[in-house]
Amino acid sequence: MNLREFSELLGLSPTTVSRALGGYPEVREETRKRVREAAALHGYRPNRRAAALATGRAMAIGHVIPSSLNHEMVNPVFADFIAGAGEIYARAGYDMLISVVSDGDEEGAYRKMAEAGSVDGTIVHGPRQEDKRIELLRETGIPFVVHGRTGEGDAEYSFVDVDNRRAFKKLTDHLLDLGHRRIALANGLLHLDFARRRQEGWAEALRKRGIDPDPALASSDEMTEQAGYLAMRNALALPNPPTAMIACSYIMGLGVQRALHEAGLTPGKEVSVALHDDMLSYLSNGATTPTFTASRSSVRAAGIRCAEILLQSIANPNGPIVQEVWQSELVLSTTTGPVVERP
Amino acid sequence: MNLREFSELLGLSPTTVSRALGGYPEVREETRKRVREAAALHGYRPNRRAAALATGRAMAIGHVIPSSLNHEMVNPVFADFIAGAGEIYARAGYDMLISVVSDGDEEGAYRKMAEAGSVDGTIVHGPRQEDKRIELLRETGIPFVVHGRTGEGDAEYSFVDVDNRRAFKKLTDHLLDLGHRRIALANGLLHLDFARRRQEGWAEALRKRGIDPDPALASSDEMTEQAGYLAMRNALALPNPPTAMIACSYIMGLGVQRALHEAGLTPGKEVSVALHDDMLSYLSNGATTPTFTASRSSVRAAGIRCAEILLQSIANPNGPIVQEVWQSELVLSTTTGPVVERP
DNA sequence: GGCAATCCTCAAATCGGTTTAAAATCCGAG
DNA sequence: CTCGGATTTTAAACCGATTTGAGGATTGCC
Repeated sequence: MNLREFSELLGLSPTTVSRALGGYPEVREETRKRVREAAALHGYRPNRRAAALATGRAMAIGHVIPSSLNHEMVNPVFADFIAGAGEIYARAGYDMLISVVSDGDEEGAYRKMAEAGSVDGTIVHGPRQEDKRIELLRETGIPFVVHGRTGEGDAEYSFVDVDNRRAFKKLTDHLLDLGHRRIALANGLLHLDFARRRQEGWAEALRKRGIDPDPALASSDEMTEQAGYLAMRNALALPNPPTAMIACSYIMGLGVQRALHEAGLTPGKEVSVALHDDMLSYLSNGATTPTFTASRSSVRAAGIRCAEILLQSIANPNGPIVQEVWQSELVLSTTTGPVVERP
Repeated sequence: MNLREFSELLGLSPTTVSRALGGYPEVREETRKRVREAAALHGYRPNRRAAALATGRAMAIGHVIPSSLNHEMVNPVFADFIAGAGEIYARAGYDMLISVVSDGDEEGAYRKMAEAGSVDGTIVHGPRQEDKRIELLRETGIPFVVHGRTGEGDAEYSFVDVDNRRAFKKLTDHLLDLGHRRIALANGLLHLDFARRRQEGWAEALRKRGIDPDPALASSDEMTEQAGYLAMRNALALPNPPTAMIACSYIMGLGVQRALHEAGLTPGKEVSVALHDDMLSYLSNGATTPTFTASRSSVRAAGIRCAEILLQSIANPNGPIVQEVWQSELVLSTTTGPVVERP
């Protein structure tokens, strides 16, 4: 059923019906009510495509999520980020358009979205150092918000990020305070900006105590359970193994834990384990007492906030740039403890 | 840049340009080449909204993913399912439209998509017993594929499902063969069809060996780590605790494992642990040797297959219904072992 | 009752493509 | 040189909404 048919059914003109449903004031309340009820009854709903064409607004937000080709893997944080953002979109009547592209084709996907006008704005996920996407999006003029950030302070775009450097400095400091001197890091891939920041936080904390960060203790890989496992196993095989390990995510931490169990070691005893926790909904870090010592920050909340900022800047394109750096909370558990000398 | 401007730039009519880009044969190859090159050069791309309106095809597939309001959680299998499906969509030039709705509003979201014509087809996730969405979608006439299924055999819609009953029967049989008699089950929420099937598989295996399934041993909750933890902890607190636990997902299994460690028990020794593994990309169940004894089936592969079937039935609405029930593979690990009498 | 001021409704233009039907061009044959 | 048929190109209608500017109906006031 299209607008004309529906309006004929009601004995009204298309204009009046459109206005009644659109909430414009040029229509009597009584008429509006009649139209609304008839629409619900007959299941009439304005065609989204036609409305988009007429108004110039697609009423959709684009997300490009990269799928690592080698590992056929999608970062699990997307699920929670999208859950948060999607809630805000839905409330504002926006759809969410998702493009899954293989790692590296992201630029093309953003360009496509922008040129074809299929979205009103986008979120940039997983910014790299010197990320071309940001320049590209700025050229197209399409509003966007970055989850994370890139480069140093001089950014001229809206973003929401965790203070990754500080978070990892805190984790490292905590371990240093417990007497650890050889502290390993199981990091994500270093071309991602947040991974670099985390590594810097780790290195900075060590240097402040006069310890030279040992490159052999800093590994970098996709953030999977298996990668965490391998990082810990390799670390244990070193001539001079670490007494503590910091993992970049809860998932990696699980792998670290597995490697320790396999070696007959207990987290928090022979080797301490700390991690950064994105607070994924299905992986609560213990309800009452936390399972892992962790710095934590909800990626779901970040999704909500990014969506809010984006919708705001779509509504008001000349509004201010919003840049938020969130501090993460440090929670302590039994997986970190005083250093124990091994025989 | 719109079509008219672009075609004027080339000194051609809009029709010719549209045909050249659309690959229609009424255009000389030389002209087509010229148009293609100019489009790439000037970044012209047909407006998606206008094209959708003109052709009547939205070139988008809708997914409605429920977010549990209580737990603010999105099932992590969506990420992998969507990664698989998205790949197929992208290859065929389709977008993926996602609606995150709170549990229970799903029907409305599907209706909205169908009535507003914003998608050409949808995937139904997490079918319930007696699922209204299926009848609704059939009424709208929009093609759809169900991930999972509902009711018994007489279904008249396309679906891809794992043989959940058989999978859980196999897991239970494996534990029975090892001598276990009190086998607990940490299930998902029972209004979900797959959870009921799993429970039936478990019960059936027990009855075949003359054991009456103990309701106290079958728990049911959201499929989170915490739920797995609680299920195991509660089970251990029973007057007559189980010697084995079957978890409904890898994530739940992690919680089970945590409860056991906390109680000073080792999976596969005092208590055996088996689970169903969706083979999420970031949670490989051990690369070389599996971490958990598990029945496994890739949810990513299911996403790919569902997408293929859906696109097929969009291209050919009168094509056959496709119903696939996949068998899962049983992999053995050290988390299951012979029953040990506890003092 | 007449007139102005509101309030509501309408016809028509518009968004940017696709596609049908008609016109223009090209080619070789007669 | 002309004609017929094949090949390209074009003008115009259409998809289904929104929205402008104009006209029609109501109401209030004198």
